[in-house]
Amino acid sequence: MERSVVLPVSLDAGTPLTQKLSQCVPLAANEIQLLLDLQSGSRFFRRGQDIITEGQDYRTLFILLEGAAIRYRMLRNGRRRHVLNVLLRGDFAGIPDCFFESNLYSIRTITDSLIAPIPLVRIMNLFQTHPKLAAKLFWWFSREAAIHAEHLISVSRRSALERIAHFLLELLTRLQAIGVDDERPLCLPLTQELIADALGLSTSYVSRVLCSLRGEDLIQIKGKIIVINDAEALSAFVDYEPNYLKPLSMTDLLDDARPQHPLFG
Amino acid sequence: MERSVVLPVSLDAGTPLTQKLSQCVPLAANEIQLLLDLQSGSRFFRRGQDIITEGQDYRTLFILLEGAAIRYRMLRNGRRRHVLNVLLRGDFAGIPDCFFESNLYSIRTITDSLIAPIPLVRIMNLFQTHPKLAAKLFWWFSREAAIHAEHLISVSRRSALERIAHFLLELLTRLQAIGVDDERPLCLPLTQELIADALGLSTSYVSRVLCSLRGEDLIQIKGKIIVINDAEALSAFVDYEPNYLKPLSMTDLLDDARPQHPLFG
DNA sequence: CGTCGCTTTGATCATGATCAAGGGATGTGG
DNA sequence: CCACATCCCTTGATCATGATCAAAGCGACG
Repeated sequence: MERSVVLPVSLDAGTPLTQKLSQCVPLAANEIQLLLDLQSGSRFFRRGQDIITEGQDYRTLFILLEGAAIRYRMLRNGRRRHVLNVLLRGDFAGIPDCFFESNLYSIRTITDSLIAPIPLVRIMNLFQTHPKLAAKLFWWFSREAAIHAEHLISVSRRSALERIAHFLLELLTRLQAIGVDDERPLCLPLTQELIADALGLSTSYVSRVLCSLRGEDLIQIKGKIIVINDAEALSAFVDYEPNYLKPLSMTDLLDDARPQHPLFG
Repeated sequence: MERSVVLPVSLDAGTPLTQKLSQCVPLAANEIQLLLDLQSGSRFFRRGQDIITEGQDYRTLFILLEGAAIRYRMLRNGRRRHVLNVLLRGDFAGIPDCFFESNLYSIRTITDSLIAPIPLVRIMNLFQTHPKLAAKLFWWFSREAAIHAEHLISVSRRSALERIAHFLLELLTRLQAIGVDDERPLCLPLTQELIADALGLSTSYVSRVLCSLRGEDLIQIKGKIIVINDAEALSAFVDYEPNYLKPLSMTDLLDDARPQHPLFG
């Protein structure tokens, strides 16, 4: 039986990539066209396929047009993998993975997915041809670094229960941000093994914690669906703050009326 | 008593910032001048001072010209802080920290340091005025994301002993990369508390593990100094691979002769 | 109906946390 | 030059979070 997060959200969704960026970064019309040009050549992948396997050497990054995927690393000594990231519709993958001699991580679909490759060269060329757009991508990838940092804090200093709640709440926030419409319901097949591998836990312990969360009436597990009963309550319970998912818009960042640092002249 | 990592390395060091980037990214002469211009207005900080406190709202990033510092987050409920990062001479700080309504992390010197602020606006303006340089910075910050990812894997899936060894080996690699000269010896005052806070461990357990590493003759702790006796042996012992610290150069990245992904036409 | 993939549950174990006390080095003021 | 304080490391005893191993349950699907 699979566990899924399903949300009662309904938004009108544009093209995934452009929609994602335009959440915080106002895109000009020609920029949107540009991104549409870049993402040509998309391909369908069945659930459970590896798009990239660590150790391969391709200078390509990917945009997830539809579906969901994970970025992960296998560990030696028969240890479990670690799942770095859950990729949702509209997410990029491949930076900084493909900046190394061979890819550091693998990427695997967890639902049937539609994926578009972009040769890295094209992205790098944007710096010459469309600096504004490049700046927006820079901004975007910096946000990813913030998410990683937050996960690091979670794994190193929070209890299993807190980690799991944070994980679910982060997914909730992100799913709400991309929205659903009737044609594209958001159904994430989250196995407990996946959650365990993302949070550095064992699968049986994830099961126990989920059961106890259910016992506290904070979540429900109905068949294939995990429902967060009261996100506010759960957030308060585990001290969740989603600020790290909400960077400032580019315009705010470029506002040089912001106070300068007092320790410097 | 403080523990330090001291290395028998001797390189000729240029300006920290330019030296750092030029390790992998060939810099043009005018680019070097540009970076020198940006980093004007440096200031001296005594050891143990906070440069940035989380919650503040400044659009400023910093370059560590001399010394060492940490990036950290305090946690609620009387829990320990988490140290995200050790910053060495030549490192940047502030991205993506200052991309949010208020700073997500604090930065504190751990030695006397020389620090130069750069208003974020100036960096973002580079995208318009000096796209090549902007691309190099993009590359640089992507490397940081890779380092975070690797730490995430460490904390979630490796034993305390492995984590500590990885931590020391990573510092060794990074210190070797920036080198020392006689005027600027590399002496990191690493308290065991700091190591604990970077790795999600307790201080007493760090002490125990360091003692056991010493017992195995893998490291020595002589007064203020931690010496790694045989980095090769230690690396093999804990399965350390520093690839994630060595991204490809920009020229390699832009080499479009690389094979394209086989799953796409 | 049987298999497969995933979850649940139990029993036991171990890694590492916590708490507490002591020690060694360094610095500081009298 | 000594007394004291501070900061950090060490060590011991106990505890707990979460791992491991094993077995059973339960849908879903062919």
